Amino acid sequence: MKLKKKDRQEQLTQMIEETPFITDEELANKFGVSIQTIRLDRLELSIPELRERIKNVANKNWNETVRALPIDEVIGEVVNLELDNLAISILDIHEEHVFSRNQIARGHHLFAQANSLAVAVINDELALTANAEISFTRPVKLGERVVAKASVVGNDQKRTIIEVKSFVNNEIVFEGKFYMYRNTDK
Amino acid sequence: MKLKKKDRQEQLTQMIEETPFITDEELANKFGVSIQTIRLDRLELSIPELRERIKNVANKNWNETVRALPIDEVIGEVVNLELDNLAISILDIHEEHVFSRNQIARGHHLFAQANSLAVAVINDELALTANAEISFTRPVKLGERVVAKASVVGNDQKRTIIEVKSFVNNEIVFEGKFYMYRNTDK
DNA sequence: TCCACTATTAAGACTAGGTCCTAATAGTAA
DNA sequence: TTACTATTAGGACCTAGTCTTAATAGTGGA
Repeated sequence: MKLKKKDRQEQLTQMIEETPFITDEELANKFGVSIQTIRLDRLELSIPELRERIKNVANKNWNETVRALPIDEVIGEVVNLELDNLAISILDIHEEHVFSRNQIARGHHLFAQANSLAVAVINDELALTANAEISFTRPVKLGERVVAKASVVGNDQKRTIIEVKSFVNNEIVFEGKFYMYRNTDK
Repeated sequence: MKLKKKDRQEQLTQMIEETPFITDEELANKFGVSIQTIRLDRLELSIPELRERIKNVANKNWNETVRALPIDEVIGEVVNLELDNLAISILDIHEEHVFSRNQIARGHHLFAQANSLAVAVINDELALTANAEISFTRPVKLGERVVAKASVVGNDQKRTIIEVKSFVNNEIVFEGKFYMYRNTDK
C-alpha cells in the first residue's frame, strides 16, 4: 500500500535533509507519486527548490570564508570569525573527550580546538603550526563548555603569532601561543 | 579606454574565483560588454556556468562536512612502554588525519599522539598536562608513519617532565616537552 | 448512496540562467 | 581594400522550477 500523505512528507523531509541534491522528479519516482504532489509537499513543508538548497549548502561555507581551513574541519563550533584578526569557537565536553577514570578532558582536545582555531583565523591558503607554547591552567570536566578565543598578535614575513585563550565560565582553562607558517608573505 | 580581451579575461577569471556566485549579466555590466562576450570568454576559459559553479562549491562543502573527524581514543599504537622511563608509539597518517586541501597532517594529531604517550608513560593514577612547548619541525604527509618516543627527563614533587620526539624514517617531525601533573608525590 | 472534503494529478504560462547555433557588424592591421 | 579578430544580436532549446486554474480520485459520514 502507498504511504499516507503524512508519512510521505516525513520521509521526504528526511530524504531531502540527507541528500539535498535531489530533484523533484527523482523524489516523485521514489515515492511513486507525481511531481506536482512533491511540489505541494514542499510547499506545505516550506522546503525550497533544489537550486536554492544547493545555494544554501554552498553559501554555508562561502559565507565570509575560512580559507586555510574549511569551517567544518575546525574542532568545536566557530561562532565568530574575522580573518587575520580573531576567532571564537565553543566545544562542549562529552564522554568521548574525557578520561573515563576521572572525567577530566584529555589535553589534546583542548589543544585541537585551539590549534584548529589558530589555523582557521589565518587568511591564507596554507597555514601550519611551527611551534607552540601551551598551558593547561585548570582541568576541564565532562559537561563543561569551553570557549576558545584566538587573536592574531603578530606577523612577520612568513610567520603569524596567534594567542588562544580558552575559558569555562570566564575562568581560563587553557592558554597557548602558536607560531604559524603561512604560505604567502605579508 | 576599454580593456583588451586578454586583460578582461584575466580579470574575469580572478573575479569568478573570488565571487563565484556572480551571473553573466552582472559580469557584463561590470566590464561594460554584452552578455554574449562574457559567455564567449567563459567558453574560451572553460569556466562553467553559475549553477555549475555553485554546485561545485556546495559539493565540496558537502563532502567535507560528511566526513566528521573526531579524534579516536586510540592515538597511535603503543609498541613499547617502560613506566616512568620511556614509551614508543606509532601512528599511520590516513585521510582523516590530513587537511583535505594539501594532504598535510593536522598538528593536533601529532600533538595528541605525543601527549597521550606522555600521559601513558607516567606511572600514576592521575596525570595531566600542565604546560608544553612543542615544535613541528617538518610537515607530515598522508601515508607516512610517525614514530613517537617519549622519555622521562625529570621529576620534582608534583611534576614530571617528559620529552617526546616524533620521527618519520628517522627524520624528526615533531618535538615536545611536556610538564605533567601527577597525583602523588615522588 | 450521495455529499463533502481532502488528496492527487494535469495543463499552461512564465522564470532565471543558461547552451548552442547562425549571422551581422565593428575595429584593426597588412 | 581585404582579411581577420572581436563583439553583439537573435532565436530555439534546456532544466528545474514558480504560480494558477481545473479536473479527477478516494474516503468518511449521514
